[in-house]
Amino acid sequence: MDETSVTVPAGNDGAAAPVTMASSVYERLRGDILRGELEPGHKLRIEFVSERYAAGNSPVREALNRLSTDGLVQRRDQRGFCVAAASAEDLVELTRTRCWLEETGLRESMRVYAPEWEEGVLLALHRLSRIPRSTSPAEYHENPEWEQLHRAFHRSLIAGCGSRWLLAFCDQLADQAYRYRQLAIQRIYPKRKEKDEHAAIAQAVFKRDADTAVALLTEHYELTANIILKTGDVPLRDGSGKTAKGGSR
Amino acid sequence: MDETSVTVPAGNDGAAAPVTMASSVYERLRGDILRGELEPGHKLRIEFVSERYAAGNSPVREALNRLSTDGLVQRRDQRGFCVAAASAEDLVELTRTRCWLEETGLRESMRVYAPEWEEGVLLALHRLSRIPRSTSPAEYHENPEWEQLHRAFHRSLIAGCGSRWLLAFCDQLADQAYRYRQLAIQRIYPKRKEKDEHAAIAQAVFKRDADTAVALLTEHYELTANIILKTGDVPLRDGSGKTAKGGSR
DNA sequence: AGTCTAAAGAATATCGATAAAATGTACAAA
DNA sequence: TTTGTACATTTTATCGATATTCTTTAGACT
Repeated sequence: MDETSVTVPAGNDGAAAPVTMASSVYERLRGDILRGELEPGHKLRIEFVSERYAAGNSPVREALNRLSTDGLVQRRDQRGFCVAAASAEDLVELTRTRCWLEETGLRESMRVYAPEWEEGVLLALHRLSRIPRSTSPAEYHENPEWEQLHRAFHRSLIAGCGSRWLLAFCDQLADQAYRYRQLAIQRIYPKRKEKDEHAAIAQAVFKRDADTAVALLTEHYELTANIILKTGDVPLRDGSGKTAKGGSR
Repeated sequence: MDETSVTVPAGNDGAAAPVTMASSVYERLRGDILRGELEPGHKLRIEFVSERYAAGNSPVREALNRLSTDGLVQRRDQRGFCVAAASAEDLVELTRTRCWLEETGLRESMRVYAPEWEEGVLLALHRLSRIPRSTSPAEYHENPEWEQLHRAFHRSLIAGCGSRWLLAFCDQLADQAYRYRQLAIQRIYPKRKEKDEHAAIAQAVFKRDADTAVALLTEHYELTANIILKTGDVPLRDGSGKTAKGGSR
């Protein structure tokens, strides 16, 4: 159920593709957008996507339609598709919403309190703490394993809420947040002590102190958003960087 | 993101813009599923949908792909599509989640308090109160206008929260809840005094009493869910477990 | 300058071909 | 006789090529 960012750029072993063409394009395109390789606002012509992923007309169209209801791609009737726009405004709304929803999920998880849930948090924290965030210590190189475990940790916090709906919404918001992080990743790396922050959240959970846990979690997210916002140089607008001549504005 | 999605699926055909074939099929199919005309679990073969809506292969396929990420249709690679399953369990989760999210939206709307927001609530309540729920007084015949105004009223309560994300999520949940209501609509009609309930919620809002407003709203939703659950005759078909919600990711 | 018309470029729809899965049947073994 | 399995047939989903429709852009005319 959770193949977050697993998509390897290329050279995928063709044999292990039990999926359909449409799903393959969907996943790769989704990964490229989330990873920031396709900039916000970038026009997605059918032909362009077709040759980029070596697929035909129909599968590409299906993938784009799925992504459009995911909120990762914008669709306008008769005018095709483009990568969803990004803006500082939207990041603020996103972060706020995410804090609300995860607060709800965390509080509810702590209220019902299933031992397996708590164990899940403990495990996730343990796994996360053993993995370096960057593959090279000096400068930042994304570590896919860390990303996955990080996602898993945050998900574990709210996993006991008992609502697949809420979990799905939080997943969606986490995807979006990941995208924003990728758009400004360079500046973020040195500034954080993520490990401590995660440990502190988990500690509050283990102490059954919901208010503190929620406060730390909220702080955690808002700090990230603020750092992204402060860099300022994030292409937080449909920059329409390449190819398209007229420039969309 | 916030252009449509507020519209309750109704039979009206004149108002909607003459969109593309794919969008047309999307909307009509969505309406038929929400209205319960297509039962949960019903197989949706391409050909079947094609002739039902007099459309070709591709547009139908696009519409189904969009609906699958909306959670209204389940998709399985190489095995086509079917109407999303429904279950008592899911209704409970759905209702709970909806209460959480709308509580958040309402509390936040009341906290920031924009006068235009409050006026929106007043207006929506006024409009709703002038429309009969059923087109015939004796037995229940859905009144599309009422449905739309009812939706608008509930949306107005949370419209001031400042998060398009939250609004979109609530819209999605409202769609799902609508579907469950339709699946058991006959039994519900005589049992409610909806007008009073809505008025009470609005009254609490106007008095700036957030706790009461949230309590009434939650009660309102839970009462509906309980009535549906008690009828027991809902075709709550559970096709191999999961709902379609998270499936595509 | 502003508006209308025509040509070019995209997006959308239709159709047919191909490949996969489901179904049904026959046959063999218990 | 019943049950299980392998194979053939039918059904169905998926894909790509092509035609059609719409938007946009450029140019001419009022």
